[in-house]
Amino acid sequence: MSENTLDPLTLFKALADDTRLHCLLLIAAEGELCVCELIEALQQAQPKISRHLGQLKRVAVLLDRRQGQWVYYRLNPAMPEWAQSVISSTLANAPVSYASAMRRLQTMGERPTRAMACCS
Amino acid sequence: MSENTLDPLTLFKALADDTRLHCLLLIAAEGELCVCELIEALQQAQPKISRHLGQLKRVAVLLDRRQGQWVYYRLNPAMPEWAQSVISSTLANAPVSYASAMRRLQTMGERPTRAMACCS
DNA sequence: TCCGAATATATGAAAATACGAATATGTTAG
DNA sequence: CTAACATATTCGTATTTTCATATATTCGGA
Repeated sequence: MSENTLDPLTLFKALADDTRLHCLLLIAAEGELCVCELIEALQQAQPKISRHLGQLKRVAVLLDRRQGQWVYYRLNPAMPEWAQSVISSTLANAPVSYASAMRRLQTMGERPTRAMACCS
Repeated sequence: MSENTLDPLTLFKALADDTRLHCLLLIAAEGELCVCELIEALQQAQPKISRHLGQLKRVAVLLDRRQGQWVYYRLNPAMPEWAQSVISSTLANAPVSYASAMRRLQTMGERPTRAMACCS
């Protein structure tokens, strides 16, 4: 169906939306986040977050795993090296705007307990 | 009017179009190209190329200079380091598709003579 | 020197297209 | 059944393309 290798245009299109970019950078910074954490951090409606995560997953930038009621998203480690490098260069300079989302995330009460896959 | 610093979203939006991405990568690879060379390399209509170059210039990813009848575009050396790094990471892996544009460029007859500014 | 043709590039405006938002409805786990 | 998340539909808006035309520069004469 979809092609194998992530090409630059597909990646840039995926990053060319505010919600997706925020999600991706937060996930890149945190390692793994569930939808409800992103909702809280970005203060956006659930269907909106979900739809954008779906797009990132569809182009294989993100992977997800379900644990109980939560679905956690993380970077796809199989992404080509240049793409990982694009993301980390961006993250290294993520402007101040992301700080507030980070802060909301960190001060978020009762974040789901991050059990590992083996302990579900 | 427009803000100072190139932010990630603006850069990714600028790169999220096939024509713009091709132009940018070719320019990054060659150092400097004029509109007519890009037209030939990408086999696209002149107004289309010109419009997209205009966008890249507007967000300060490219700079232009006129020399005689030609207008040459080059990367803006004042771009933030992370952005340059994004571009070079991408260029380092520019897929095969760009090769054909390169080839057309290199076999293009009578490319404008690249005189330096000082010798005009 | 002044004029007009030729070449290179830019731009205004309308049409085509893609994209995102909102809302409602589906689905899965517990 | 409920909480957490996903997807479908519809609709309005932004982006892209195209066409026609405008501007800039060079060059060849009268």
